[in-house]
Amino acid sequence: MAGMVEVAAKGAYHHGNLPDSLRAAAAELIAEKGTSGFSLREVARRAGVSHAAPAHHFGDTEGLLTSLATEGYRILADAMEEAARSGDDSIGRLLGTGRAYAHTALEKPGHFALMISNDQICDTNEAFVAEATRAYEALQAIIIGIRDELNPSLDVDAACTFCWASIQGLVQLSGLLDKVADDTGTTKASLDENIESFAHFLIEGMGGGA
Amino acid sequence: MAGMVEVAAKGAYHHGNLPDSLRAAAAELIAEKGTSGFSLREVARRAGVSHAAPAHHFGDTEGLLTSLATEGYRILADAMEEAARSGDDSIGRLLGTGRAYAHTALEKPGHFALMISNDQICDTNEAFVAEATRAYEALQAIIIGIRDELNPSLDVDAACTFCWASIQGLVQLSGLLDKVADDTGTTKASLDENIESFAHFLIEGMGGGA
DNA sequence: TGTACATCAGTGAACGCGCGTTCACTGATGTAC
DNA sequence: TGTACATCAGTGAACGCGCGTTCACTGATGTAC
Repeated sequence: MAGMVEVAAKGAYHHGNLPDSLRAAAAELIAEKGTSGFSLREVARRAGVSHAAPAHHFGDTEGLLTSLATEGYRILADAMEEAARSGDDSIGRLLGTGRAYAHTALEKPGHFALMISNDQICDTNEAFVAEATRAYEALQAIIIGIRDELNPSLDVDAACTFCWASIQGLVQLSGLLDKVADDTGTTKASLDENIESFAHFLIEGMGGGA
Repeated sequence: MAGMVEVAAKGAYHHGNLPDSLRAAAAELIAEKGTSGFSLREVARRAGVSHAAPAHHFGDTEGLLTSLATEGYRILADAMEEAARSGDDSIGRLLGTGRAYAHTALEKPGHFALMISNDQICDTNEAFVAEATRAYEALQAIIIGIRDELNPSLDVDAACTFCWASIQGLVQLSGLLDKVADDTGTTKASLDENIESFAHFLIEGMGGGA
């Protein structure tokens, strides 16, 4: 089943891919209990290994959570870059990227709850910064396109901040990251509706006067 | 000093206003350590009472944190309502309310970190729901004003969601709720700049076509 | 004004628990010859 | 192909710690008469 944590095969000693399994278990746990419900021992339990095993790969709690947040930004950056590639024009690319952001958050609630909380992660970690930057730059490239095509006097930095903050706020407001797992169908539907409305406001806002 | 937790006077047995002191200590602790760094015992320590004292007033952790979140929404709703009263027109009221939101978040980072995380609080609590609703309705009233004055076809619900999500995202993105306490001066300045840019986009977006 | 009593507020000892981390270990895998 | 050895991956017992909660208690306050 999708989203289930891979557990060591019965009798196997070596796990196969324990780091991945531990990240998956951590994401699942955070999605269920929130970042304050996280524990290294519970993660090990869910991955089917002894509680000392995570230390072997990640050192400590911060190591595992930083790795999970980095994975989250990598997935997000990939999704945003792909969406940016497939739009017809700047507006289409912005809309698609917004959808990609929201859908990624919907699919990876544990990752996003962690990324947003910025709690218990080492936010100066090189790989972490690199992936987060890549995601931001995917948006920036689109906004630059909008400036060139639609409105030469657009303040790119302000527009980036505005777009990012808006979509992030929407994701949070929609309760996608809440512990309670609602009916995913209706959530996704209303999310898409909201994204359309958002795009409307965003594009009007950016197309307007100086 | 502003923001310090009131501690029981030396030798005094009765504290005076322990519930308030516990909430203040909890807010301070969350602002420093994040919601995952919260503990009832540490809160009691900071308020200068025994670790069993909080139970007397709040029952358990959820009781105290729900009370703190409710206080946060009450403060926010008060600030928003006041800002809504003092603007000249709808646009001015919206801008002022946005500033009120951001400044309240800046002044009460512990409250906001908790309100936003929605972690370990009873979000069906009557008082909690009432205050949160009051804050939302303060914004809604302004958006209705904008519809009536500027754009009869404005989708009020979508615009409310958009405004709330945007300002909330901005507050989060600005790192106001981060554990690390930066130089507050520069943070506040760049926050105000951002609010101006935001208002620009928001108003353009709402004033535009259907 | 004084006394007796009820209520309220906070104490401090005790409990059991889950946590993160350490460490000597053992089982599994890979490589050199 | 087989053997010896090095390296890697995960174990399980042990540690000390801070936590939330309970409970009999005592000190302080308020009220009735």
